[in-house]
Amino acid sequence: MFKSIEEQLKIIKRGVLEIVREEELVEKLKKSTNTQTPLRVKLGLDPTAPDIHIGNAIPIHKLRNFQELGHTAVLIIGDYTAMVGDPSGVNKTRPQLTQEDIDNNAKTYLDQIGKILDIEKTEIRYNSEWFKEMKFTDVITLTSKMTVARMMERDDFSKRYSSGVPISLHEFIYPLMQGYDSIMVKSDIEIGGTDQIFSLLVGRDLQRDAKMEPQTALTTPLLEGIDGNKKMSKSLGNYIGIYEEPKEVFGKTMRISDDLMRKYFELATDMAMEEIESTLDGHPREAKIVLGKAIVSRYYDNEAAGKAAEEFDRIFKEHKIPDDIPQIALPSNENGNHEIWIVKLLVDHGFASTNGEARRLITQGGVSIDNKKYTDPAQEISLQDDMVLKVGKRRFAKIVISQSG
RNA sequence: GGGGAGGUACCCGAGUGGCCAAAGGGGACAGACUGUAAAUCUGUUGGCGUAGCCUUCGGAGGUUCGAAUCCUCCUCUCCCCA
Repeated sequence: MFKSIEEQLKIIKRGVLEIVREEELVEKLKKSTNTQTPLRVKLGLDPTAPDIHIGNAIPIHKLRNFQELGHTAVLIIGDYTAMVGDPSGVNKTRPQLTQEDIDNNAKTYLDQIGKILDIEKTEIRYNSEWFKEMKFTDVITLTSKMTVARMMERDDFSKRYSSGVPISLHEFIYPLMQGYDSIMVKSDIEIGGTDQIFSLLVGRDLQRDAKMEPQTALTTPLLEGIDGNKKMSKSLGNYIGIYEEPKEVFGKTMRISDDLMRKYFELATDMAMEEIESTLDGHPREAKIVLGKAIVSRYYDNEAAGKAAEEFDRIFKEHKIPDDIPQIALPSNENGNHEIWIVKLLVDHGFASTNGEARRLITQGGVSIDNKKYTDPAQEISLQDDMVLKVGKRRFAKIVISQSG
């Protein structure tokens, strides 16, 4: 039923930063094989944003590895922890979400997670299940397990404290909640990003305190965003979402710095390490194309990946327009054209949010129609059917003049 | 509870009566160069059909010809003492 311990370890350890403690993990795997009992592997996700990107997908893929090895994937949707907001790695208090936001996010999460995990075989738990039953006295008992000094050892808190950035009391509760989840689901292993290590270790302490065998903590690295220096995150806008269109995923991948490729290959694709190395030996541009395709096919398929790559070439190498661009429908005048102030055209169709921004784009030479640049923001233009508007380097739209109007 | 320091644009942060739509940096956007690389360089970055006008400096009032700047109250944060 189970693969050998060595084979399992090889798969488990790919792209993993830290295992606390590895000897325990080996023991657990042995015991699991001997008793033919799958291990319970926990991953907690807080539905704080509606999207999953290839950075926060890394631990989900790790969970998938375990699932494929025959272990039990226990996915915790942290609908209660999301209300607290994980203080890990942030330098200010996270905004508290409303129940409605959380519910909506949880819904989209599950859709997206279906791209990675076998949902049928996944044990999905919401932590409101146990937290909403808690009495205040239970909360007191839980919080008594942690000291302020230990909390303040954490880099994120001590930094905030020493630079005078407020820390709210409820943020201290977060790791305890996460640890409590581990007790409730009786996890043998917990996966998390490296910024989660503190909470994962708290889980061990709490389990030990509850006379359980402490979970093995397994951390995955954080992936830098496409800007190349900050952690990939939704709020920084430097992410590649797994739900995004293949061409977007591919295009964004092409924009990452060459230095980041190795890390992206290792963490965001399923390619074998040897294959990755030989690919990286080639021309960086070719390697990046392989990377882009690999990421797309992970969430879609090879066909979509190939198409995305072709389209990319068509736009940026051959300088043609993409084959599938949004349309702008406009009514025609008696000559079959549409007269419009160029600034209004941009603002009305979402290429600029204000007239000022539209003027700026125009003045700076970022706007062209049928390859003709327009640099005068006062310009009145006469649009004809089938014209192509280009804003910046990669935003296009086709003008469609409807005869009816 | 007492004392002190603060809240400035997307973020950080300068500005202590007019020269302030507010320095500088970051980010973002656009252009040049490229491999749509990255790095670099240049420009823009409150709104308005824009040589002008309108609305901004935690909130509400007030002083003044004139307020981000002075006063009052409210609110939030940090530090020290208890």
